Amino acid sequence: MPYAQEREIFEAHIRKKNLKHTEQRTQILVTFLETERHLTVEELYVLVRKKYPSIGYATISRTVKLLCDCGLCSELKVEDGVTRYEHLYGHDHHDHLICVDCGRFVEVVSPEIERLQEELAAENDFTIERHRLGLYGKCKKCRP
Amino acid sequence: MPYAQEREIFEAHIRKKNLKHTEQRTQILVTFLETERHLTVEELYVLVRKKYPSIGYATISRTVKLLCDCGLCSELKVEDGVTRYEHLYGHDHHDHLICVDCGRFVEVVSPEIERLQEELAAENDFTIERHRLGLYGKCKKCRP
DNA sequence: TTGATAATGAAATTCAATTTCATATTCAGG
DNA sequence: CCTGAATATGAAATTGAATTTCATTATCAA
Repeated sequence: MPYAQEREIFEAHIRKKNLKHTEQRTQILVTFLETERHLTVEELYVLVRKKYPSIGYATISRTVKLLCDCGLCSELKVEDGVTRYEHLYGHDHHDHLICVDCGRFVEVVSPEIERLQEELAAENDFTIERHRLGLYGKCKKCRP
Repeated sequence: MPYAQEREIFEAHIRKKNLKHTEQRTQILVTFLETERHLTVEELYVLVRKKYPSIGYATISRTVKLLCDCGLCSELKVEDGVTRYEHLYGHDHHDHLICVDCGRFVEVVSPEIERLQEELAAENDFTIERHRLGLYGKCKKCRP
C-alpha cells in the first residue's frame, strides 16, 4: 500500500475528529503525495480532476486544510499572493530561496539558523509554533 | 521641516520618474511616517482621511507602492492575508516575531542570522534582494 | 437498515487589491 | 502668467483567491 504511513496519519486524524472517510479525501491525499512540492490549490485541483473529474475546488481546498491539521502538509504564503502547499511528513524543516524572476524554489536547511531563531524567540518570550523564512532574490539563470 | 530627508528621497523619485508632485502624495507620506509601524492600506486610509477626507483608497494603495519603490517603505506579507507596510528608511533590517493569537509584532535583529542567510544564498547561487523571516508563535500573554 | 451527522459540489460571497475611466491637477514651454 | 499634454485622482467596477452557503448525497454507528 503506497503511502501507508501518511494514510494512517490521515485516517487517525479523521477518526479522532469524528470526520468521515471519503473517496475524495483519499484521492486528494494520494495525488498530493505523488506530486512535486509547492502546489497551489488550483494546481492540485487540476491534477485530482484528471482521475476524479467531478471533484469540486472547495473540496480540494477543505481537504488541504485537513492535511495541514494532521501534519502531512504545510502552508507556504509567498509574495505572489497565491498560497502554496508542500509535503511535511518525513521532511525536515527547511527554508526557501525563491527566485523573483522565474519563481523557482530552492529548499535550504540550516540548523544554525534554526537554533538562532529559537534563541531570538526565547529572548522575547515567544514560543515558536512555526516559522517561515523566505529569501527572495535571483537565481543564477535569472541574474543579468 | 519634519521628515526632510524622507521628503527629499520621495521628491527625487518623483522627479526621476517624471511623476507629479501632489498634495495627496505628501499627505500620505507624512501620515505614513508619523505613524506606528506595520500599517495596512486600510489603516493608513483611515488615518489620512482624518486630515484629507476626500482621499480615495486607490490613491493610498498606489502611493504606498511608490514609497516602496523609492525605499521609504517595506511590504510585509503576513499569514492573515493582509499586506502590511513598515518604515524602511533609516531602519536596520529586522525580522519579525508574530503572535498567532493577538497579532502582536516584535521586531528582532540578528546579524548572525543575516550572515547565515547570505551564506545559504551564496551556496545556492542566489543573489538576495530582500528577505522575510516570520516566526509565528505565541507571546507571553497569549500562552496558556 | 436506518437515521443522525458529515461531506460534497455548484454557486454565491467575501475581501483585499487592482484596474478603469471620466474628471481634475500639475507643470513645462511659450 | 497661460496653455495643453501628461499624469493623478476618486468612485466604481473588476479581479482573483479563498471561503461560505445550501441542497443533495454519502458515511457509519447503533
